[in-house]
Amino acid sequence: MSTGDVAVGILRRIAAEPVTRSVLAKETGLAPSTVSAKITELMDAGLVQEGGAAPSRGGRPGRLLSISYTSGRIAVISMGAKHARLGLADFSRTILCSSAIDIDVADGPERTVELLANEVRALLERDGGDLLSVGICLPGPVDAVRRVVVAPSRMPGWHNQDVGALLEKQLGVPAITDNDANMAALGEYLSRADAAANSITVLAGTGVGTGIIAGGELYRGSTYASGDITHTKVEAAADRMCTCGNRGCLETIASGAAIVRDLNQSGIKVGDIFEVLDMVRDGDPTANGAIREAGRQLGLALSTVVNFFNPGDVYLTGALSAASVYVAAVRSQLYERCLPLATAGLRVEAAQAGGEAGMIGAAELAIIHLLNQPGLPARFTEPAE
Amino acid sequence: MSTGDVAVGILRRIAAEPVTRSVLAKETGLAPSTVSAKITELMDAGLVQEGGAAPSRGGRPGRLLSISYTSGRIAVISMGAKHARLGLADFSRTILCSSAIDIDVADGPERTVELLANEVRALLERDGGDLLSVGICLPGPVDAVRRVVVAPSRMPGWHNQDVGALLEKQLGVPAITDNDANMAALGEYLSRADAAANSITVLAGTGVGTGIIAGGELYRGSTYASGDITHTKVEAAADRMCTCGNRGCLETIASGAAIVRDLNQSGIKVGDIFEVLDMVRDGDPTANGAIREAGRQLGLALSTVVNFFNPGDVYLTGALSAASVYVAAVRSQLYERCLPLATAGLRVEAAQAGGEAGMIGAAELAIIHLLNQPGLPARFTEPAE
DNA sequence: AACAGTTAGTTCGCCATCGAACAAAGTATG
DNA sequence: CATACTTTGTTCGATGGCGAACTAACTGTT
Repeated sequence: MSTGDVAVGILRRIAAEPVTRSVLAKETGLAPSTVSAKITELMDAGLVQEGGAAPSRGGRPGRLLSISYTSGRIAVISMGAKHARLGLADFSRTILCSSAIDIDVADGPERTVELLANEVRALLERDGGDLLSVGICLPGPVDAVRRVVVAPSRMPGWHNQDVGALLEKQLGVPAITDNDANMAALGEYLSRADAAANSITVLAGTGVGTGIIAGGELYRGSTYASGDITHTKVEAAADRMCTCGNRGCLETIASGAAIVRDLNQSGIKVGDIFEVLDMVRDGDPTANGAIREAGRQLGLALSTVVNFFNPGDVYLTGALSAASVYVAAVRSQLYERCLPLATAGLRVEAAQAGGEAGMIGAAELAIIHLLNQPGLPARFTEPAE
Repeated sequence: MSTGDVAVGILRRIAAEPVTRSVLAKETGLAPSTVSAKITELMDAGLVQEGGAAPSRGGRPGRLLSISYTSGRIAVISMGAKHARLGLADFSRTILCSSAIDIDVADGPERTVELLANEVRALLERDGGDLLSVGICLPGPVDAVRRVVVAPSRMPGWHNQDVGALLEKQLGVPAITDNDANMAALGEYLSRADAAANSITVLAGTGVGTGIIAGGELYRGSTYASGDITHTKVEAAADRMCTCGNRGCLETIASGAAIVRDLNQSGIKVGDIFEVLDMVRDGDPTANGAIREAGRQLGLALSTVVNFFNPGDVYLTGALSAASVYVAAVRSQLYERCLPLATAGLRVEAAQAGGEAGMIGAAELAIIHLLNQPGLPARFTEPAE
């Protein structure tokens, strides 16, 4: 009674929404007979149940299938340098509840993970459900094979740390770890029914990072370092020294941190990028101009990458993407600077999944990881018995 | 007796070099029994024969398998604006013979394809073999699904032309078409035993284009326009008007055409980039400086793309890559400008396949296309009977 | 020379999936 | 209301590939 990959795919489709066997067959491309066989197997295992009838479409109505064990939960964590957002998701990647806590990466991995685990437990206590797996987005490069953080500029003291292992020790369930921009790219890709097979997702908050979907798959690069765009040279930053050691990097003028610093230097006191965005909402022209200029500079740097990668979609997420002036600035730069063939059919939009994109991506990877573990059916049914 | 994809893979491996069944099993990952079954099938069909014994490696020696029909030929064409290189390849993608002819894209597709087809026929007459398929590299974007040339800046009058159909009409065999840089990227990837799964191949001649391999597959982008890098903005070109309508594009200073123009403007008369390369070989300091500077500028533009895409390898091909000073300039810029994590393990090298990379890639796609046509075994054995 | 060890290739039963034919359960129409 | 049509789901052989156990053919050692 091995639950192979095919059964897992079917299971996940059913988890997303009750469907009939024939719909499953059409969507997965499997033969109707194969789907029926798998469903029988899953029903025998107690994972799937037959619900009501689907509305007839001119013929015999289908029977809807649904997951019989619905209390399984995936914890997802989106970590920043000072804050973390946490949530609980089900097998359809729906974020059922969420919360936010203050942390400080300077406390180091052990202490930080302990705080995060405590909050996950608090969420579970409040909302119920059985924790099955956990996924976490980190603001730095993550070696997905060795599962360790690599040379994180914003997380000193976390180098070569296996955050997944720490989480597993705390929570007792399998954990996965990845870069926040990668997770956001995956989450946004999954959230859209009409997503292009190739896309770039920009996560613009305190820093700026991008995640890449190539051919419908998350692309991580040869050393898990793909998606950097903040060290593109832009003229407007020519004289600015960057933390990377070079001059002229985008990061020095278009990141949330740079915007805040520049505004403070010109006499407008702001604490963080969220305050700047509040000012934009209140119609402050200086803040508006700063955000627009950041968008223009990002668009300029992105134009090189769009010409090269030729994506179908560019998604903007993170704090800055909430400002429509930012999205508009990026879009207009791309349409102006890129080649006609690259902009033909190119969409440049704020992410539909918004701030949840990263958590949705984390849920996806955590679910895949969970379902690839041996002894799955037991894990699924155990808590229900 | 359907010759499925598995049999095709086995057939191609044998075509590359006689191998034993056990080697096939190890390389393809198939079960030994499956390989044996397929071989029996292929031998029954007369496509494969058993040759001598392989040297024993401490146990029972294997029996070598080879293709019994070896006269099949794939014509490959690498087309420029003024010249074309042609060749004949076998099923192992080995270029058996080649030639070059002068053409002029201004003559239009019909006339040009006629000239190319004539030369293919001349090659076949001289070297023998049965023409089975043809692949052509074009110096512009090619929609690989609709198989037509799209908005080719260097080929006015070729827009929306189906060059493959014209070739098929002339030569009577299936044809495939793709962009020259894509083909070069594929060819170089296939030529290297140790190729990284993600790579960028730069084709630098009169113009500059790149081809992308992502996850071991040729990546073409959402509108078959991927790989453009010549319209990256570089400071040194700030005041130069580009054909694309913007200013500051790399193309205006680092392409072969730009180098030739600049040298002529400074009083050094040269006809084309090959003359400049000859001067470099002869130790001319001005030519040397020009090539080096072009390499530096390319390296600068590439650094953005390498940070973003994080490839394992960067291959340089095309006329300019013959100058070691060019390769060195690109390499040093990348190592200096890119992030440490992106350069960790990054190789920057002249292409091993050299000028043949494009033709090898074209052979690969033509072979795949041929083997995916229905009625394959007949086509294979027909001429031998 | 005998025998252990190693590698090559085959036989045969198992399993997953496919696809064609069929049964089931509805809707539309005369 | 009977009949044709449509869609859903099942039954049942056919097929492709896997893998364990086996036979085959060689090398090296005692």
